[in-house]
Amino acid sequence: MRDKEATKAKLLDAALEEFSQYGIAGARVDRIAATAGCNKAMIYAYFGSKEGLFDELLKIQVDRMIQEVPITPEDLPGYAGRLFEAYLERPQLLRLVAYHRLENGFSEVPKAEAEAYKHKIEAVAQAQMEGRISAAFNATNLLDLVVHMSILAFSTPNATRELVERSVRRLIAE
Amino acid sequence: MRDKEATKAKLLDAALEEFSQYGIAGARVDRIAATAGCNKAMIYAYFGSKEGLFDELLKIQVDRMIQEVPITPEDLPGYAGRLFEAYLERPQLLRLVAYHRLENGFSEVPKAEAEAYKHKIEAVAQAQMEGRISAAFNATNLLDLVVHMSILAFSTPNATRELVERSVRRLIAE
DNA sequence: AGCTGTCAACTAACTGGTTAGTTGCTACTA
DNA sequence: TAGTAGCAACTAACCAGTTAGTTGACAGCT
Repeated sequence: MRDKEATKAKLLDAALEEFSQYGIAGARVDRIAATAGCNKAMIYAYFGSKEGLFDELLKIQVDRMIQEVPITPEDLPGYAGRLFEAYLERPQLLRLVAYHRLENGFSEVPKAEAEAYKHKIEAVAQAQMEGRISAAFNATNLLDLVVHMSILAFSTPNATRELVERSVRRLIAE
Repeated sequence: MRDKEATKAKLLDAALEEFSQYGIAGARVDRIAATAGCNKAMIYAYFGSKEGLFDELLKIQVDRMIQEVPITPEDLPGYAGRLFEAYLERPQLLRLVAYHRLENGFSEVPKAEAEAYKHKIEAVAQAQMEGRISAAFNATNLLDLVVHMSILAFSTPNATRELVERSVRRLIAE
């Protein structure tokens, strides 16, 4: 079967496993190709470099997460809980993002992510102005806190969705 | 100057920079030796391996942090704030721990850290039993939450000590 | 005090294996 | 048969770890 898109997809699947397990520096191009069942040269044909593969992978995964877990400004505990659950189901994404943050810092956040985050802050601010949710924190801080709670599993193996939701409920209590 | 301890100290200093910047897989032994201004073979003489060097470095750094920021069960917001501040002053430690978690999972927590954490949970539980602090969460969850809040800077560049303390105050509000 | 044997600290050069990235060729498909 | 997908084989650079040999301080002896 000679199918460009299918090959790219297999490489991206393999890359998700590899990068999330070993990080960018620790990932091995040969292993990715072997897992994908195709040749290493394909990575360079389709993604340019190891870093290019990582970047495209991260973008795809982040975009999917943004789509699958839309924000609900009037139900921030639920949003945090759903995010938390999504990270549990797809533990690779959180690891991917963590490695990316560690190696590139905050400055090089993927554009799509930064854009989506801005819109979320605005949605939260809107809900606050209309008095639908707590204004105890400004919109940026509030969203930062909610997102931070959703990655509680990064800190502790004892994290549960219920704990995350209860925490956010307390954070935004009047 | 032929001084074993001084050489070990220089290597550990260099290793802190290298490992916190590049991670374990990304760190380069030659670079550590060059930064320390001594020979690479000394790393193998004194620490056995690249991983051995990392492990000893992490242990030292964690022990220091445990000593420098003792828990105050009756003032958990303050404890979170002090931890946060300490991480800001020593950003390398948080990165070291993050890399270690990513590469080794929760299972291989350094023994000293696990032991110290147990004692902290007990101290929190004690304070709760004596009615000195909120019992809204069980002691383990509560300490997990407090520690998680102290690493808010890992999530967002907007984090401040005031924000961390205010958040913890809300989490433990009656 | 001067001489010397000993050993820990240190070094330069090397090794064997690994790794990201390349290239020239084959085979499939339209 | 023209163009594209795919691959085996290759390369140059890199990297963790080793080793054979050097240096310097100090203890013990005279």
